[in-house]
Amino acid sequence: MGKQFQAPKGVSEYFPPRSAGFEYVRDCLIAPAKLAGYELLELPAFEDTELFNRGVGESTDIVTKEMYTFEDRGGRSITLRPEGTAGVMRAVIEHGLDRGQLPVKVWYAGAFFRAERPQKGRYRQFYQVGIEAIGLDDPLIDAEVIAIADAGFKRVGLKNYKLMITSLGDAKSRAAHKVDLVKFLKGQKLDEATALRAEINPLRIFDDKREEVIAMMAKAPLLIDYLSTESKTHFAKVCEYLDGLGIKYELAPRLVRGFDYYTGTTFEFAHNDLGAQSAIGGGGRYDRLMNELGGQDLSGIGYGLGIDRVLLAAEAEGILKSDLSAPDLFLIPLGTDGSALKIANDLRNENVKVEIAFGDRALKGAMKAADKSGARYVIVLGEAEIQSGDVEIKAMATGKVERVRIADLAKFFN
RNA sequence: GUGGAUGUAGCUCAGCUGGUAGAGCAUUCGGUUGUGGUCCGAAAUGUCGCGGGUUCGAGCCCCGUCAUUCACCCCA
Repeated sequence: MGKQFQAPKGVSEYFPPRSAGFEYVRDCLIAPAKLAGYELLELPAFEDTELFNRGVGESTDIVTKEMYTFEDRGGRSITLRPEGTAGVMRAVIEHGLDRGQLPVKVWYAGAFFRAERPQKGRYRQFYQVGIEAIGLDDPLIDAEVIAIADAGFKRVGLKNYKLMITSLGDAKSRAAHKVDLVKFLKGQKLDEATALRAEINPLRIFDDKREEVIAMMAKAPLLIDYLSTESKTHFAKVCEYLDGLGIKYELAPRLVRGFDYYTGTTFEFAHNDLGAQSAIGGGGRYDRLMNELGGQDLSGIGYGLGIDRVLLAAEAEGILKSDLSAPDLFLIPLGTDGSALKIANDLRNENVKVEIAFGDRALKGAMKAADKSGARYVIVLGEAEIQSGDVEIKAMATGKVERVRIADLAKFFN
């Protein structure tokens, strides 16, 4: 016996039966984006390290200590993507997607990587669904993006979550606020680590969970009070549209997000049953990002939703159906002439989900397997049936039996 | 990166003050001939995370290590 291999530390992996829930959640989150005309962007899982340094921001924790960075065989510095937006921008710029009609509307889904200490809902490889709408700063798009995220959660069936929203304003707004915030923080007693954080990004202190810090920050100047007239009207419009959609939100002037590129509308969805890692999705507008990455000066807005966490949330709410992978029909062949496979194959071509009992197991065992699979119907296929072309189809839930011609089975299911 | 908790059958766990391991669920077979979900019977499954130490003897004690997990930090 050789070494017992183990998955690398902190990765999330999904195998049956839970993988069915993962797939379901992922598809639910993607569906509303497709319905709104967003198109697939399938991107590499790794990029030039510099893209994230510039895109995500040198001051963020993600860049300073959480990236999987390595040198490839050609001596290039490569990083496993820690988030989706920077890569999307790179692709949009590189392929000139922004040369046509605006906005560019794309969605993506896949694995992302962050070298953090794992805990509940936080993994080193995790999965996100995201969308980006680039090239318009109409508040209507902000509201649409938020509505699409919300529709995904609702489609999954989630109830116990909330939306927090604020505006970080434009450059003018932030500059004015920063002066006062730094002044305020200078007047406070901060421990070394906090002082250091304040220097890198003073907004971060709003995110501290310690009670004494929260109490201290209660008197701190809020960015929302420093918004320029344009920013203020823009944000008011976003809220008005959300009201019109009946989407409930909480104004969260202290909301802070981990990327440097956010400007204007910023939001986060949090679920109540998740423990410390409660954010199930978040996003916002970014005015400077595209330009900073060498593209034209366009604004964009997007979000990332955590599939792993939404799955956890759905499980916590107990809303996942247990028969997500159940077949329509379970075929139990008694002989070995292969006709079961032929029948199954024909039915599958008609979109009927069919499983076969394999192996030389007793009928009782095969029936048990059929039961376990959650199949709605079962057919026992013996010589008599194959000869006559007539089968008994049994509804597992009620035990009722019907006679059907094998040739008519597809019709039975469609 | 920092702190706490935990590592015993596929899963959930029990194992009394140290005497070389059990339960439930799951799995397979059976309870007479081709029909599941309940019930009954039987079988299979473990280098008790790994390495070292103490001891006549360690799943239980000590040290180390790895892993898992929760929280901080940060975020999806």
